[in-house]
Amino acid sequence: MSELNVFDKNFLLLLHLAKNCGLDRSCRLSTLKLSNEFGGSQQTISRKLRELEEAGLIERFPYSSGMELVITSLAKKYLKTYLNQIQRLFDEPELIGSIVGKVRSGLGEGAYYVSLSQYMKQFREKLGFTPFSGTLNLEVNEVEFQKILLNLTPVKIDGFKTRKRTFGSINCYRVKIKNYNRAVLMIPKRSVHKGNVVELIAPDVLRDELNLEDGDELKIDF
Amino acid sequence: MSELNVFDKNFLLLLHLAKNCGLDRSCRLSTLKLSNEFGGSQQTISRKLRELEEAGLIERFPYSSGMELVITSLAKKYLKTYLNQIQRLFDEPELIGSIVGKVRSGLGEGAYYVSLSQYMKQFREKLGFTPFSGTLNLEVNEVEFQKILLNLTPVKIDGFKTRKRTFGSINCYRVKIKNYNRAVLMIPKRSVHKGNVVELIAPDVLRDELNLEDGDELKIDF
DNA sequence: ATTACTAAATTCCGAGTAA
DNA sequence: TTTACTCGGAATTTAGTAA
Repeated sequence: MSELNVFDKNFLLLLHLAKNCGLDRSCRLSTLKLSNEFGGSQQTISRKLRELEEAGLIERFPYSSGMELVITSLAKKYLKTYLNQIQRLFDEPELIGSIVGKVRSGLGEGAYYVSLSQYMKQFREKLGFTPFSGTLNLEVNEVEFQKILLNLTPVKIDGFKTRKRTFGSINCYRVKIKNYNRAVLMIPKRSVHKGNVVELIAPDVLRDELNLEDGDELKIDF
Repeated sequence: MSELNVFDKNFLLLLHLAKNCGLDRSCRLSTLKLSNEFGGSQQTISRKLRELEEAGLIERFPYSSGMELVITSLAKKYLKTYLNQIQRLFDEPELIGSIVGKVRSGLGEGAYYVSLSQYMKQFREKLGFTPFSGTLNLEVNEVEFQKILLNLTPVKIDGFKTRKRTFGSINCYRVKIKNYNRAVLMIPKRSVHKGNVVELIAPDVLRDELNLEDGDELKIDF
């Protein structure tokens, strides 16, 4: 982390100072007081304050028993960018859309296809996990569902041929269900289902993980 | 800073990860990719990720060319507390009140009192600066002004006696004017002014620093 | 390709102390 | 009392590799 600037390196200390002084006022403190409050030795605080001052992030004015300290507008600007960065994380749920479906029991075809090694290998490679060889079937509103898919880029699992038959490609979409975020929705090019039934795979058994029974309503976030 | 926890120590890395992955999704990356993006060596990133994982701040799932990474709800909670801390800094201007006054030229009495060594010594000790031996006179609305003072704790400059006469104590209030935050408003116990005129001192010449002329309106933040 | 171990290089910290 | 310097030791980083 050699390229870290003084602000980044001392972010926590500066935050502590700002909490003490406010952003628009000066406050009086000493290196010893700070070392007790913030941690570290008096010497280390002394050095860090010198670094911060040299970088133009604080201003110090000696004072008979310590110093008067001011957070500069440069430091304020830095703090603001951090604020914005973290805020953005919480502001944007990065949710393209949600859809509610009903849990249905399948006939086990999904499980068969998923377990094929040619698919399995690609799941591991492209999704980052080995799926449980079974699927969760979900009945959804086809129109709403298609609308959401238009805004998403699928992870594509290639099809393959054997001597006996051809297996189509599968479009996969990462989804989040409650707090579980490793589920993947599969849309096979040639589906055995009508358009209103979708299948989910995951590294875990979703029925157990999410405590589901047939008929349960389930919200999926894309 | 030995008492820093894993989160604090790796706050910036975790923020970087969160920006990449989002708070509710997983993302795929490798230690090499991260070391290029974030800085530091592949080895250092590897170690830090292990630390973060051990502390329950991230979860990792091996993947053929790297790993799949998830920000845990614990890390989310930490990020949220930081967000709140920084937000509070910007939310609360810590402004008790403001008042607008008009710049007036004084007769130089203020300058005389300020320059007295018995006062000057205390200014240095209690305010943290050596004031310019002159004051800026400001005409204010007395009622509004008194209302604000009620909510403030003054820095008290003690009075003293000489053989010839007695000098009263002075209440001082730190104020902010535009971006200048080292000005101090003085309220002498026995003032030569009527209650609608106040005097300001500062380590710098306020008239020059703030580019002021008689009659100018000036906003003071407490 | 990866991740991660070991060991050497480097950085950082803090006790002692001067000013 | 302060702040800040020196310097030895601790902690961190990274190069070289193994797996």
